[in-house]
Amino acid sequence: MVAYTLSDDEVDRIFKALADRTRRDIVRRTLIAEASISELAKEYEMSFAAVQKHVAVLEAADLVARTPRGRERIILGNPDAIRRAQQLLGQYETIWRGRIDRLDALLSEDK
Amino acid sequence: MVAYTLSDDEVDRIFKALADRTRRDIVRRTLIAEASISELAKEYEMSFAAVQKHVAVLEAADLVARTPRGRERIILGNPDAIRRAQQLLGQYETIWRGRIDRLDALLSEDK
DNA sequence: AGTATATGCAACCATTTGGTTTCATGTTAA
DNA sequence: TTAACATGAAACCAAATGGTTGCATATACT
Repeated sequence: MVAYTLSDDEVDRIFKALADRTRRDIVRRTLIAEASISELAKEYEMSFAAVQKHVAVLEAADLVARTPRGRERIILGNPDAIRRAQQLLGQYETIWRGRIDRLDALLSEDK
Repeated sequence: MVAYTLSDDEVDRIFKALADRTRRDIVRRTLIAEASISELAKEYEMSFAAVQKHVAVLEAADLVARTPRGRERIILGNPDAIRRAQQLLGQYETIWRGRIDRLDALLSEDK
């Protein structure tokens, strides 16, 4: 179990990238199967350029990878970045459990 | 294991709220122990009003709860919302595993 | 060679975000 | 009953966000 340490900037980028439904859907789709940007663009009611920008945001957060294939750019979802975000949220659970433990101790002292 | 269904709007709010380091720190602090808004404000190099706004964003995402106590408002982190976000990211893992399974099937057919 | 397709990129625009200051109101304490 | 403290809320501002259109370039097809 490797402890990934993400910088504040990286965490900002990951959550900011996930805070948009179109981008979450692109992640979902490209975790299922690779797709070119124009294939993705067909799925949404917005311009190609808009989808292109969303992909750029996801790539900056390392949530997807972009690989050239001929004239296309193949987008593939990256499960590792998502796992790291999940682990991060898991740390909050640990922090919270600390509070509960301290409350329990408080309640049981001089019983 | 209850399957929480969050609307796109709710998910947007949760991830947007988590996409700021000050807000993540407020969540962390208030998961450890409750704090008033002015107690929180002392911790950051920004105005009281700015911290107040951050708390409002977190409350809208249900990541913290705000309870009046005298003239103060006591802020307490809500581990449930974070757990739901974590579960949501877990679904992407499941989706991704589907891709891997299909790739395995592809590789093993007409072997 | 010429045309169609896929992408990149810049300029532009409206809205949102993250901060500020100021003022009003409610609560506590002397 | 004042004074101090905690909060709420409005107006304002600069920068970021999420979209657009237009144009340039690279690749593929006939």
